[in-house]
Amino acid sequence: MDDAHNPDPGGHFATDSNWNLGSDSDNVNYFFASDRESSILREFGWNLHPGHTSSEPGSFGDLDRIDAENLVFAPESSSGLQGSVSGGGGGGGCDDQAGMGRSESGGAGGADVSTSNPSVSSSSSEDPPDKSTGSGGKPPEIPSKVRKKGQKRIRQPRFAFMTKSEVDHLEDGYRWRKYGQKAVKNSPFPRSYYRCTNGKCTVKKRVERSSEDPTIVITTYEGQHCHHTVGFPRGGIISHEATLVNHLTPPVSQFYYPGIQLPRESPPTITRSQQIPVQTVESGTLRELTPQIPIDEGLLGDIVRPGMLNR
DNA sequence: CGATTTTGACCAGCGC
DNA sequence: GCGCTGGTCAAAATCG
Repeated sequence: MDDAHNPDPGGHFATDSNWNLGSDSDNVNYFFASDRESSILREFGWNLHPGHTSSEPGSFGDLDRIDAENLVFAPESSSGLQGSVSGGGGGGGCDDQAGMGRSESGGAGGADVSTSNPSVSSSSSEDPPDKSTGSGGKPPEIPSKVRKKGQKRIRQPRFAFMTKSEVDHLEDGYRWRKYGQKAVKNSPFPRSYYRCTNGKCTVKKRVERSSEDPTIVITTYEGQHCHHTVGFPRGGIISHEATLVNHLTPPVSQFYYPGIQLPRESPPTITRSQQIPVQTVESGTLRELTPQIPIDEGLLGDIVRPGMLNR
C-alpha cells in the first residue's frame, strides 16, 4: 500500500491496485472529472458546474468555487470493508430510533453507521445488517453493536472535500463531536474523527490536513444526515431535509445548499476558497476520467494530486 | 452541570 | 500467522 501512486497510463480511472491508499478502509479511487462529468455529480445530488461560483442553491456557497475540471471523484471501491458504495439509501443512518446509536456520553455508540444501513448495501454484500463498527474492544453488551466475524464493515458513501483553509474543522452547518484522532501514516498531521451530534444521525466525518500542503484540509464525510442543520449564521437554514435521503446524495448535499460556511468557530481564515468535492461512487459508474496521479499521503494522497497541491 | 475534546487501548481488515 | 494501520470506544479532562 504504500506505493500508492501509480499514474494511470491507461487514461482511465485508477484501479484499486493503482491507488492503494494506505488503509484498509480507505481504498478509494479518485478521479478528476471534467465538466462533462458534472452530470454525474448531479446524479448524486451535486449541482455543480464548471467554474461554478457559488451562491446558488446547490452550490457550495461563496466559500468555494468549484472547478469541475479539478473535481475529484472518489469512488469507493471498497476493497475492503464494504462491498461498494451503498446508496446510503433510505435514510442512511438515521433510521432507527434515537436511542440506539451512540449515546452521547461516551456512548457505546458504536452502533452507528454501518449498522444502520441495511438497505443500502445493495451491492455486494447483502450482508446482514450490522457489523457495526469495529468498535473496539468494548463489551458486546449492545446487540446492535454485535459484529459478526464474517461480516465486513459496511460504510456509507463517502465524499471528501479538499479545502484550502487554516482551520481544520470547517463549519458545515452541522454539529460534530470528535470521537477520535489518529496519526496517519506518511503524514505528520493527525486525522480527526467526528460524528454528527444528532442522536439519530450516523454521519461521520474525518478531517485530515495535507502533509504536503498544510493549507489543504481534507474533509471526508460518510453517510447522510437525516436531519436539518443546526442553522447557519448566514441565515441560511436549510430547508431540505431527509427528503434527499432516498437518493444517493452526498451528505453534504444538505449543507451545501446554504453553502459551506466559513467556520463559525473560526474566523474567515480560509485563504483560498478552493474546495474540491470528492465523491465516492461505484467504480463502475465513472469511466474514462482524466487520470490523476495520487500521492501517497494517506487520505490526502488519495484525494489531492500533486498538481493541485502545487497550485 | 452538560457537552465536547483528549487520549490510550482495543479490534478488525489487509498485506506480506 | 504475524504485523501494520485505520477506525472506534470510553474514561478522564476540559470547556462553556
